[in-house]
Amino acid sequence: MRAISRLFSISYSKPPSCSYTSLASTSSSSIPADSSSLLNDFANFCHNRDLPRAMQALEAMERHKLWADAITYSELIKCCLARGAVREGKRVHKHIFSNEYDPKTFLINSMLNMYVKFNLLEEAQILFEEMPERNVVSWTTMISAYSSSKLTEKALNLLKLMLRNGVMPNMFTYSSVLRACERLSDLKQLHSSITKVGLESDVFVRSALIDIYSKLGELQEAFNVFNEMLTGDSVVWNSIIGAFAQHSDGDEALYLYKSMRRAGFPSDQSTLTSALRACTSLSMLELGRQVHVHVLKFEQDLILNNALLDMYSKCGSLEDAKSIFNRMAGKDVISWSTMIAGLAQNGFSKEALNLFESMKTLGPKPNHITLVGVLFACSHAGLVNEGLYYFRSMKNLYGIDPGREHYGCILDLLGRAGRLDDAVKLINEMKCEPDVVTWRTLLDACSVHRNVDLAKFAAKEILKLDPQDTGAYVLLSNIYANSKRWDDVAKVRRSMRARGVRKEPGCSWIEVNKYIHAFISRDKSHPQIHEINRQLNQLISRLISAGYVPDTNFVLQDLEEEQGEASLKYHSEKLAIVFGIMNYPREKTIRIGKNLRICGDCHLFAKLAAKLEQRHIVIRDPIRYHHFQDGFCSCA
DNA sequence: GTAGGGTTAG
Repeated sequence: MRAISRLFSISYSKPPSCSYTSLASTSSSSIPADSSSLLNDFANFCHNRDLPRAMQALEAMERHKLWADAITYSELIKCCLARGAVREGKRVHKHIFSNEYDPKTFLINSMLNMYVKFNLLEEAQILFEEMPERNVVSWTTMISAYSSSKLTEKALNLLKLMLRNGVMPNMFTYSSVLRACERLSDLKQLHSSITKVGLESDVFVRSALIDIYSKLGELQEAFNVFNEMLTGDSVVWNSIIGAFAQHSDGDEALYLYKSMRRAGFPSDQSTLTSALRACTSLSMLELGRQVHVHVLKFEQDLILNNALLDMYSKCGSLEDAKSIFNRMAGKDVISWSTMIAGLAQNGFSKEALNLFESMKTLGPKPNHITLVGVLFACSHAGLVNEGLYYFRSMKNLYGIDPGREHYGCILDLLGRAGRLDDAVKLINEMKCEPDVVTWRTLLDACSVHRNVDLAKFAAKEILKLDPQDTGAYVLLSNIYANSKRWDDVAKVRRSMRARGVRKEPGCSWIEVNKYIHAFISRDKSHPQIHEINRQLNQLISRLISAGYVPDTNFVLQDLEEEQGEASLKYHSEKLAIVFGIMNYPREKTIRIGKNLRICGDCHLFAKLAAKLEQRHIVIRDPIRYHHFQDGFCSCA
């Protein structure tokens, strides 16, 4: 290296002793020493990725009218790319396009690729249009650039143009353009072209197909592509596992995760992230802990750690979540937001707000999702003034415009405080259109504060937007039942039948010995159902002697009081609680997941059962967590 | 010289 640099500094400061033409016309043995060593040095600098010296040599070469070979130039371009050296890259472009050099297509493709990677799409586009000759790589590079910039139409049009120019797309082209699909019709068309030319067996194309079908909500079609797999690799597995995990089919995702391991494919960061997400959606803490063991290999992976953090907080194990959070070296806005939301959802509102305060000084800039967690903490703890303060200062302090989610939290906050008029006023002031969730929040508040007229209004708004919304019918019917307006209850039920809406059955589940045991109200399919019912009856009798009065306001149907109690008695969460008591030692927390919001009677039942049985019970409904202990619940 | 999979909200 030292010899080269000495040569370099001595010879190139002198005027040229030969020209490019003389070089070209003489045999290599007769090239004057300083010219050939200049080219040699240049090649060495490029191969050793010594950018500053390579650029110096490049200047000297231009003065001497010397040109290197295409391979060396492409090395130099790679070097610019690796260092993010945009200015140098453009300089190389100018050098190569000088009048006395005729760059080959593959070298221009390298330049094209460099501009794309630097996200200089305009430069790339100009270069692409000026190229004397475009091959499959040139077209694919541009299509890929448009795809990753979400310029869907441009990507698809360029593919059409490519075909019209008689250039055959290859697997690179298809796997690039697939990402740009936003319409199912485009995807179907591409898929059939891919099959026609026999490229569906390429693993890149296959994973791209799975991914895009899943993103467009066609999970079954994604699964079909996976199932036709004769050729597969771990990314194809990860694509399908991720698809199920993201569509909240944790069961299928975990089944595939196990099959993947059985098939001998090692799991990596992506696999484990999806596996954790699946555990999260199923509230499978114990399995999540087992996945955690495999995560240790990838301790530095931020996304994986974020997923772990989320798993522990959503599975109700805040101690584990906190310890992960504290141990994480690089925390991004997602880590902070996840931890804040986790604390808030589990009822630790003050801690969530404290963490937000430290984020302001120690962490990254909060985003709109962080603020959802903060406002949720306020609404959860009934901190009306704090909530309104954060809500009003969002724009000024963080430049975030409040969205539906933020309005939703504030609606919930006002609703819980019984300020229904203010809640309605807020809906009228919203900058965005209220959606089903907005109106349901109001409906919930009406249900708590027994405002039948406003409830009717909110339910109507929901059904205008979604005539099939089961929740609205059920809530409205419950509110009527609360006021013993049985005629109205019957009217709601008739209307449900007329529109073919069925109440989604309540389902609760609990993990025992690595298996999920799911219960549906009145379902008799569990092998131990008789024993569970027997123990449930015993527990209810003990609770009644301790003062429990079943709250029949939560019975959907117009039933005689006694029948009503019977229907309440077999609510799925009660079955799951009893099953947990039967199978868990006293010191172990009983954790239950559930698809619908917990009803008031089951909430009371869980509080009293936790006290009487001296158990810690955690129930996670679709929105928040209820930690029952000593006759109290964290949800206040 | 061109291509693929993962994390936060109601």
